Amino acid sequence: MSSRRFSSPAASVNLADQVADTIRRQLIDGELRAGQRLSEALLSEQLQISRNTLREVFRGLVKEGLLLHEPNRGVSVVVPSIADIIDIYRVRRLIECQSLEKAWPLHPAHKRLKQAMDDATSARAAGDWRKVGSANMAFHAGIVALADSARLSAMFADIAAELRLAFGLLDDPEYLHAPFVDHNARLLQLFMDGQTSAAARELEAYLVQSERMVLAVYAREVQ
Amino acid sequence: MSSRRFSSPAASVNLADQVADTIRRQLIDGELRAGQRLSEALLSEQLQISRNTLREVFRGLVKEGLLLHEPNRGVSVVVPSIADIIDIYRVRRLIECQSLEKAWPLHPAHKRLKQAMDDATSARAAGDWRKVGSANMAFHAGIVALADSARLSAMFADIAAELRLAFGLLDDPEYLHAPFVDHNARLLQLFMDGQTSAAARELEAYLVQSERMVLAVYAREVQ
DNA sequence: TTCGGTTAGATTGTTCAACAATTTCAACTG
DNA sequence: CAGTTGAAATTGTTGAACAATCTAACCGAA
Repeated sequence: MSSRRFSSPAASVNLADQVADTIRRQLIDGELRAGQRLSEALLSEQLQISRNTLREVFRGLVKEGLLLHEPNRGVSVVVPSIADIIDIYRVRRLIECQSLEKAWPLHPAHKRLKQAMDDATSARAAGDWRKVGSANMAFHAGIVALADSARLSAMFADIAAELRLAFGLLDDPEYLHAPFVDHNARLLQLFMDGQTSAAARELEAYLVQSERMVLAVYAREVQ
Repeated sequence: MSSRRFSSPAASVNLADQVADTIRRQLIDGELRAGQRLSEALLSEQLQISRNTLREVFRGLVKEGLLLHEPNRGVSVVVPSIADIIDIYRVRRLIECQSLEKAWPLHPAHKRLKQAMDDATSARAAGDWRKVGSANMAFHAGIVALADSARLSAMFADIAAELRLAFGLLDDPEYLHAPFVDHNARLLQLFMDGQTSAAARELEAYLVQSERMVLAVYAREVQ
């Protein structure tokens, strides 16, 4: 989930990296809410680290787009705007559709797609919508991985985290995530059958629809 | 050149941001050479800032891909590998070609393209190859700007800086930059005539050729 | 009451000094 | 000459301090 280069999922050596992982998780889990101010003094005490180290962490998360830094006013959790949502989906369409269309159906990453698909299906059956959201993001990260580009994948990781932040603002995760599991299944089928162009068109339709849905809910729920 | 969101080119409020700009410039100008170790103690004294502030700066530049951090061993200037070059060009083809093809010829950013074109032409006439390189990058940043995506443009800024780092390792800037000025002129002409698809194909050819050239020189010069 | 200005308190920006953990490197030993 | 040891240097992290800036309460005047 981190965009650190060469990040191994677990075992961060640095305290700063560990804390960054913690805060990222808190952001995605909604423990830190969008717009919330993050006081250096308070948070450094809660996390049991020094202010200096915390400031290093902040700097990283700001670059990732998860926190907002206002000079002399500290950092707060970003509140993704409508413009941000539009921008994110614009990038997703550009990156994901190209990755999928130009990919080779037997690319190693196809396993990740299948795995994410299964995870999403069982999570939906269990009614665990947060997990459905995670699996869905993993699915799309898998699509990006088809392009075999470390930089593209790193960028997607950042964008995905930001989008999950936006989702956290919305009320109805079932409405938001459930319909897309079947969509992804169709897409995967087309891709594995070697119909990459058709799969890419399906993906584009998916993204347009998803964006429209998010924007609609967003405009209604977020002031 | 910075990927800070909403960065105004001049006037950084923070000391850390100012210093980051300084180091970025030093990297592009070759004052800091690829592979060079950056000692916290030494550099913080040279730049007249505290170690803590410098560490914040480092963290940002590492995320941008310009510096490499090895735990307990400090940071050094990245040495772009062949794999990095390939990855960067892969991303460039994907982003730039799409941006150009789907753009509207009267998009405001077309002025930036024209301006960069003129800068490159006059810099070439003056034999200032570093400036030709800058203008060329500005031209391509303009292409990305056609997509109207803050995130895409930020990513391109990072990639462009990294690429300039790689160029800095090479000896013959004229050979590297000169031929592409005319290439860009043709491309711009096609685009302004509304032939965006043809322009995109021209761009793709340009990028393939440029990549091949860089890789060839790279394989020869960099051990 | 409301508006604007003043001031005290809180928060961020930045520095410094210290020490623990780790790496580096040279001297020493076998 | 390879391997070990140990001192010096470097990074990782902390806590305290102070300047610069922002926040909010207070107060006086229209």
